[in-house]
Amino acid sequence: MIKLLTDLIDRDSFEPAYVQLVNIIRKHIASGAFLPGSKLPSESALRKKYGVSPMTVRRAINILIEKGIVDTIQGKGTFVKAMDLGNFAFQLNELQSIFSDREKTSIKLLKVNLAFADDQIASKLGISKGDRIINIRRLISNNDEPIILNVENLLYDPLRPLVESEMEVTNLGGLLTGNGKTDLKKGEFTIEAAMLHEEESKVLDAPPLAPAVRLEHVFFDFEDQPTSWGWFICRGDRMKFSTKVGIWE
Amino acid sequence: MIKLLTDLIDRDSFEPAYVQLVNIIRKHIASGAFLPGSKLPSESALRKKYGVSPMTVRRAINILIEKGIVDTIQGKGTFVKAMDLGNFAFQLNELQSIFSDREKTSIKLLKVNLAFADDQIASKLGISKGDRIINIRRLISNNDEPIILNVENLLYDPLRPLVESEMEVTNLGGLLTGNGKTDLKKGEFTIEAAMLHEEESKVLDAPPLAPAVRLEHVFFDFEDQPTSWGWFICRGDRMKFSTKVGIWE
DNA sequence: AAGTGGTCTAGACCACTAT
DNA sequence: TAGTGGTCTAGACCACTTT
Repeated sequence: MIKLLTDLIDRDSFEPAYVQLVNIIRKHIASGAFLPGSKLPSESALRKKYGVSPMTVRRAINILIEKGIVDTIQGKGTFVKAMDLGNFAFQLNELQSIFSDREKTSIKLLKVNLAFADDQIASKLGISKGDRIINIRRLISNNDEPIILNVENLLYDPLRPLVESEMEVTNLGGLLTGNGKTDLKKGEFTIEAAMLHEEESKVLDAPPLAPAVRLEHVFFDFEDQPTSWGWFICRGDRMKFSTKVGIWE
Repeated sequence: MIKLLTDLIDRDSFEPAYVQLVNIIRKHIASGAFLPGSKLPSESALRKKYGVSPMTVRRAINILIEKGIVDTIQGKGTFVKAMDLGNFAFQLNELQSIFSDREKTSIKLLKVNLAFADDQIASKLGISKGDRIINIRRLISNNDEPIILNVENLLYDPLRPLVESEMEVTNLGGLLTGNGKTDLKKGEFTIEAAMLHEEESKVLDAPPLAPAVRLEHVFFDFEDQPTSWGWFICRGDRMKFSTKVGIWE
């Protein structure tokens, strides 16, 4: 059974025509009117049907492609895709949602140390063993319950001493984007399952060897020099990531 | 110091003009010519500079916005963004890269059971306790090393019996997209840290209580009826996710 | 040859921000 | 008023697939 695309573009709407067109097509796919594998009406058909220009149709279809909902084959047509892994991603933004109330999230500075780089730190930061670094430990709590331990090793630059405001970040975003500094160009994150060490479990008030999530990070400045290496370790029962694939609505 | 955007659009290139423009601007931002917070040349300036139409400039800038590299404020201009969490996502595609050689990945069917739904399964699949379901266990190995255990509970539909081909999926993608079936509309995934149970550790040939990654999934058909609930459990030392943020290249 | 996706133009019009 | 982002048009031209 093939349903027709009956909705029309509302020219007076605050929504641009291309957005309306995306939603109309999405809705029809979601309803099962166009099953995976089937062909959408051609662009010129859509153009006539909705009274819009080629560029507007094209833009709508480009958005559907980016969303992983359809695929196009030049000369053949536009086809509905089956649900797939393409758009299958865990947003780290979801992490913040574990904090029931963002106002009740606090970040406590446990320790700030001027130290010397060991082999591992030197390798991660691209410096020599024995070079000076700053080691920071922070504890992130929610409702006075400790949740995440953060360890960070910063390049020590005598010309640009750490100001207090950079250490006392009060929100997670700030921590993860590199302490609110805007001179960072890029970063790399790795997430893996781990167990809490003895020491970590004490700080986090959890049983030792409990499942944990470890999120490692390296930040680079605009000279592509690594300036910060560290990790967040979190009780596994407090951190889950969820994601949806396919057509939700 | 403000560098000029010196590159030109190559009209004979196989790359569309808008892609070239995206890369030119990206390159300049990456080089530090435009630092976070600074304003890009206006769209009309870019139009004149590169001899392209307004739509082409617009399209390039839209792409930079989607990539999280710039932000626009109507009436003011286009500004370089600081690295942020926006585009911070772990692609599950990365999962497949743990398999050094995709050809050496095998999926073995351990068990297929016709069973009755318990409370939990009934609730997940939106059916009643005692309704019939199919329980499947699969073992995913790489180079003969067991890596992932998969448990899946399928709605039993006497009108659509499971065909063998649906059970014997030979690639990870097939498993994760719902056994190659194209009548699935959407799915939901949750990932969390866990520990291997006694039974799981035996199957996976790993010490019990070892760190593990648990990936739970539910799939829905076009009637929004859940048809499959299950999970993948994997040795933590075999599964890591990596992602990059900011401007790499 | 006819139909499909895909890029691009040159201008129009609007909304917002600065001055 | 002048400059900015933002949408949209009506057609041109190209590449590819089907008949």
